Amino acid sequence: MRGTADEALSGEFVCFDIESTGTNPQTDGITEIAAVLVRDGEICETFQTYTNPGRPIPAFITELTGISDATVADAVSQAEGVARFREFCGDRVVVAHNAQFDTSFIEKVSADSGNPWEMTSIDTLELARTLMPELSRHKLNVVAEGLKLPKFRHHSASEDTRVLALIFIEFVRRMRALGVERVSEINARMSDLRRENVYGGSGLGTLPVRHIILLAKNRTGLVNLYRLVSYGHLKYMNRRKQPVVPRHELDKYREGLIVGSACEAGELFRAMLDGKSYQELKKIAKYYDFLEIQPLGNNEFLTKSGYKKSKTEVVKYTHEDLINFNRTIVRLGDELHIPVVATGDVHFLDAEDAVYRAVIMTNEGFPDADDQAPLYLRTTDEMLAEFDYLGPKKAYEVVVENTNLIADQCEPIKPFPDGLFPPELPGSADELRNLTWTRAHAMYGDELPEIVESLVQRELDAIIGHGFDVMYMFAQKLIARSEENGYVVGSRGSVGSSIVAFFSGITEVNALPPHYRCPSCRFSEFHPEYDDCGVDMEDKDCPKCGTRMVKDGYAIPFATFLGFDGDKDPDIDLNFSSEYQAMAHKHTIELFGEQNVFRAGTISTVAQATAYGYVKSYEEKTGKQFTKTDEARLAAGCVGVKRTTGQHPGGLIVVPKGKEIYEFCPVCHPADKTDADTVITHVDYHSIDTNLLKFDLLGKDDPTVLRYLEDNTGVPFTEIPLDDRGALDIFTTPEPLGIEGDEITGKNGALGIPEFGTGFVRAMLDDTQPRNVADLIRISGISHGTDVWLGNAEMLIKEKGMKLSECICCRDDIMNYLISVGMEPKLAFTIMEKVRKPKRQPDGKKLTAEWEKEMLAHGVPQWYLDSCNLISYLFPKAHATAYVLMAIRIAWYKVYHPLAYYGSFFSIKAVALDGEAMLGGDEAVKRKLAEINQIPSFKMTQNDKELRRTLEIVHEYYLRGFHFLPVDIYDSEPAYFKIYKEENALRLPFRAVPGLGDIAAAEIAEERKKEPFSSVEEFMARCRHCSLAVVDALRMAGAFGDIPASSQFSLFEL
DNA sequence: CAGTGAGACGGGCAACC
DNA sequence: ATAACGGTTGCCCGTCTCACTG
Repeated sequence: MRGTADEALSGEFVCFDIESTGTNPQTDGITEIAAVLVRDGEICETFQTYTNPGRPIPAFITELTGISDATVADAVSQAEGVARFREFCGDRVVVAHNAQFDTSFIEKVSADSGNPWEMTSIDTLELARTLMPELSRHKLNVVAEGLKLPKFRHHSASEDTRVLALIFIEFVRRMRALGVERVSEINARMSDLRRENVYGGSGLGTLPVRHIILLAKNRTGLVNLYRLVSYGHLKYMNRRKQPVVPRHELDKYREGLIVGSACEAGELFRAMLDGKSYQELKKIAKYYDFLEIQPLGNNEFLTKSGYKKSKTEVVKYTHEDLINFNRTIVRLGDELHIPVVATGDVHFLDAEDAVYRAVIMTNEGFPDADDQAPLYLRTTDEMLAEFDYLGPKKAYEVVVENTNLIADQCEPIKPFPDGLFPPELPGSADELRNLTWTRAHAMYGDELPEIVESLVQRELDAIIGHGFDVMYMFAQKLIARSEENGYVVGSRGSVGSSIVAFFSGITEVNALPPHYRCPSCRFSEFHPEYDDCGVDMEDKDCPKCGTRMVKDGYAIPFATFLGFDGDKDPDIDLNFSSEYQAMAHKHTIELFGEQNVFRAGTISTVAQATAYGYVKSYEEKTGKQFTKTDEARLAAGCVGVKRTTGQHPGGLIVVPKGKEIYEFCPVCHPADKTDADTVITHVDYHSIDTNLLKFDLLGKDDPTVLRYLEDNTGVPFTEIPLDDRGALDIFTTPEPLGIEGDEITGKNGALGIPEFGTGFVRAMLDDTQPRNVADLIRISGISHGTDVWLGNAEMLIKEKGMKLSECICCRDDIMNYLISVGMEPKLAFTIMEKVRKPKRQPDGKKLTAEWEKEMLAHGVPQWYLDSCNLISYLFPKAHATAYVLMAIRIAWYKVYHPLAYYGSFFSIKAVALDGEAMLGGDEAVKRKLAEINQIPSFKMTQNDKELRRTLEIVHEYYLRGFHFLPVDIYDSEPAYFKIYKEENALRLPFRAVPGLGDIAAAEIAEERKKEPFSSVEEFMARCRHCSLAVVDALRMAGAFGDIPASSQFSLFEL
């Protein structure tokens, strides 16, 4: 509804409709007004008049409404017609379909004739959209049909009005069933209902909310506070997206909390503003443990913009009033023996910080943000001065004595508990042992080689001894489930350093030293002297049974994962297919319970560039001009301010059975999904990462790509030989692809190979010319590090002629090397850990003077020390290895199954597609690339870069003799490219059409399954999410084939 | 075609492993 | 052209389009 009048739904209403010469109230006129009076669910009186609009009626309007110039020639003027209509209406609330249209005409005519009329109206169109969500359209006749009302002649004002009245009567019945009794309640309830329709939940509506101060005086209070904050977000979010705590919940969980009466937005202060009696104030004040009074400046706005007492009444108070409010609170405190405390409602530290708040709030759309209340932290003296009107004794009491009184009630507590609380999976230790030994024997024989036996034993002892068996078994179950569903899981992080992880199926990286093993008789032969990876060894047949042996082993130390004493806090990160990630999260909830699993939350803040943008737009909006220095200062003041809360990319926090999340932190929903079932921790998870176990179940394209490649080639990736010459060669030459490198494709064939395809890494490939898997692992290590290559390893190789294998490539290299020169293993481990993390010594170095001395004493050369000191971040070898395995496989498909490879890339990796350029052939692609490359790099957007990457690969695709088929309504997939092997072509998906997104694409796919499209017209009618522009683009691309523009049948039916 | 609310789309940005 | 870790998820916001009235 709109307007200020109110009425019970059981009362009288006027339903009306106008006909006009057009849709513009400024230039068009009214030709007919019809209305009926509704009382007690019955139509009782009717009204109708033609009016002369004073301008010709367009022919198509006459066609539509049946009203011609002749009809209105002798009719009354618009002003007269409206006046009569007003007489019919009286003070009643009016009802119309798309009410704003009709009221805008009536109000315009009223205003023009000097009798302004502010109508209060109810819109049945809006009601229909909310009450009948099952209808996709809500025109008057469609709604009438939906309600099974008799047929009528649409666009006749009288008939429309009568039908409108019947619709309204039904809607009143429905609204009253939903608890709406008055017109003024409609909007709130309907808005709640819309949320329920969308989300299936409901909040608190528009109940009045008041501020309150809750202090935790002990752990019980803290847990209750976390619980109340969580309930506010999860159960009681109101329509304004405010988390609200109902009083009954506060009563229930008040133990351990100290409750303060808060600021002018608190219950007590508002009661004074609303003019409640002293007796009532007393009743309210009794609820609180302390009453608050605040500096007058905090409430100064009450004297300027005033207090909105009701919809129509704004009260402006005086300075004296503000003093009296505080005096009243002091008197209440005295009489009720409740301490009165002077508080500051502090929003920023220093008075001059107000400007930062002004900048930020201006950017959030507050027009009066420049007028900041002085909500800074005052000194005791300043506070005493603020309250001197209470007299020195009282001022001292409220400022000093009572604040301490409250503070003294609080025990020292920490925001988060101490200690780790890991979850349990019953029987996980035994299960892990069995699984590991069984798989070890299955691969290495009944009698295990000593090296395997002892390593497994040592690892199991460390893992189970520290209770990490739960992590292992959890990961194992999740991965097994994903694989059952056809998606491999990529190992990530250092978990591949664990041979137990290998045997239990968590990683495919085999950390053992290089070795051969016979897949048929399980004979094995270890070559620890060969410190590179086993895959690079010569092929060899089994000396026992003659079978070609498997080459394996990447020689990765377990300590990288768990430390030497199994005391490092390990972390299992897994790369699930992005298509499967949500399922993995669901499975986690199944394993540990809904009340125990939460998505880790993130706090998103204002970063440098955005802060600068804020300052610029603040200058623009306020007309102020700052110097460069001041701009920088203001921007710096905005950096780090919280913007929103969100979901961690994949981290799940698990609370053990028997514990509640509220013992650790509050929880909430992501900011944009207030009613969704995603529940996130309300604190950045780093605050509790030492308390609760977190599993990172991340999304990654590689598993999706492998699935696509397997599905489309029939070759399981597990059968790809990792030492395939062709696949390995594309890291140094484009030759295996059957093309010569040009300016765009470059000197190697690694374009589009995951983790190897950027300019930086490809240049590294050209510089180092890797020949085997070991080299690729080294490059993967270097390329994922920070400050490991340029000015470091690169310089050592180019200027000192060193070999890649001599440089520091992975963090494991450091530990292995330092142990090999005779240093103590634990120290070697410590130094590795220090070098691999970004944190530096105060002098900017990574190594302490002591460590350097020790290293030099063991004959470590100076260049090695320098290299360590330069490194900012270093990758683990296990992670580098896992990524190289993926890269080689994808490279293999790129060489031997190119069409499938390109299909996978364009389908899954390419975010930005340019269907037009792609269809236009190589020349169009090169033109577009040249166009993008014209853009100076500082101006190049993320999207430009994405598109460039895709087009470079499209160019390579053309060089290899392939082309694209245009989008086709029946044949295109929503997002994936379809392979046409005989034609050397890929079919563009709907996604390649700009403006055609996921929802529209899914709709087309759904509709075409039902029955063919007889015409483009029919297509548009059935696929409502396709805009005109999209249909046009589809037509231009030839996507409709020989489907006619419009069908004869539908023409007749019209 | 005026005006308005809602939803889809796509780009930009931040957090994170 | 420089220097460069690569790649992922998710939230916000501006823009576009549609629905609906005659």
